[in-house]
Amino acid sequence: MKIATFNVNGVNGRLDLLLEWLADARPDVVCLQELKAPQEKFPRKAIEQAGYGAIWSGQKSWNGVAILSRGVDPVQTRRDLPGDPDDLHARYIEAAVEGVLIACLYAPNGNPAPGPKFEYKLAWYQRFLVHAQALLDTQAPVVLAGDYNIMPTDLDVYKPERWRDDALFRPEVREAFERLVGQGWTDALRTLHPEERIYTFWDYFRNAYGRDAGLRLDHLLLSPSVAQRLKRAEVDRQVRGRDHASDHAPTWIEIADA
DNA sequence: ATGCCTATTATTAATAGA
Repeated sequence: MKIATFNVNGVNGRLDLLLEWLADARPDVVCLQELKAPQEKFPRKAIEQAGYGAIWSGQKSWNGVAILSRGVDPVQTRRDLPGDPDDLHARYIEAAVEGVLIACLYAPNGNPAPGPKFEYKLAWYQRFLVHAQALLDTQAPVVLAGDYNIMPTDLDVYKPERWRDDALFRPEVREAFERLVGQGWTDALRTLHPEERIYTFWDYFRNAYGRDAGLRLDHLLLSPSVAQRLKRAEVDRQVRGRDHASDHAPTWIEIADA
């Protein structure tokens, strides 16, 4: 079973690229972030014609998340991160697919830090930690996949000194990630590639992709029973090199059958 | 320290991203 996460940076603006990648990579499950489309503008028909069932949470202008699954419809279990009824950002959706619970997340960016946006990011992660623990407590097979907007360690940043005070790399957010892993989740890419520089994002400025000036922001965290089944974890970085690409690359794992 | 680029939304500029 191949499970991917992809911050598509506009699901309609980059629909052709998404469809090409789906045909090419043939993932069984895909978590999409930054749809940048309201609920009614999600390209449901094109996704269906590509062979995928889908659920999504859209929002005008920003955010937006979706879960696609090949040949079947995802069975939605949640479409909000619990803990704050006033948080209206479309940043979380959750579904059961083929016996695995899939959580698709798009964590807040948090810049500029310090400030209200950074406070929102920290509060969002507090809620996410509570919910992640609840998911672990069910002992179900769970994958937390998405754009975490956190580089967990220096190895995940092309030039760590430049990013120390950034909302994606400050100690507070790296500690949130550490606490998450400390609950018992497995960071799939880092576990299979402990020493390697792996990036999932290259910004549009300064020819970042050409210089390989990247960041590792997109993560798949696995509950213990899924971690035991982990076979591969990779980044489709060539997708970032395409014309009109998203600034993120698809990131995926393959797990053995249960 | 800032712009660099790209997208969306609303009307050629503002905002957000990371």
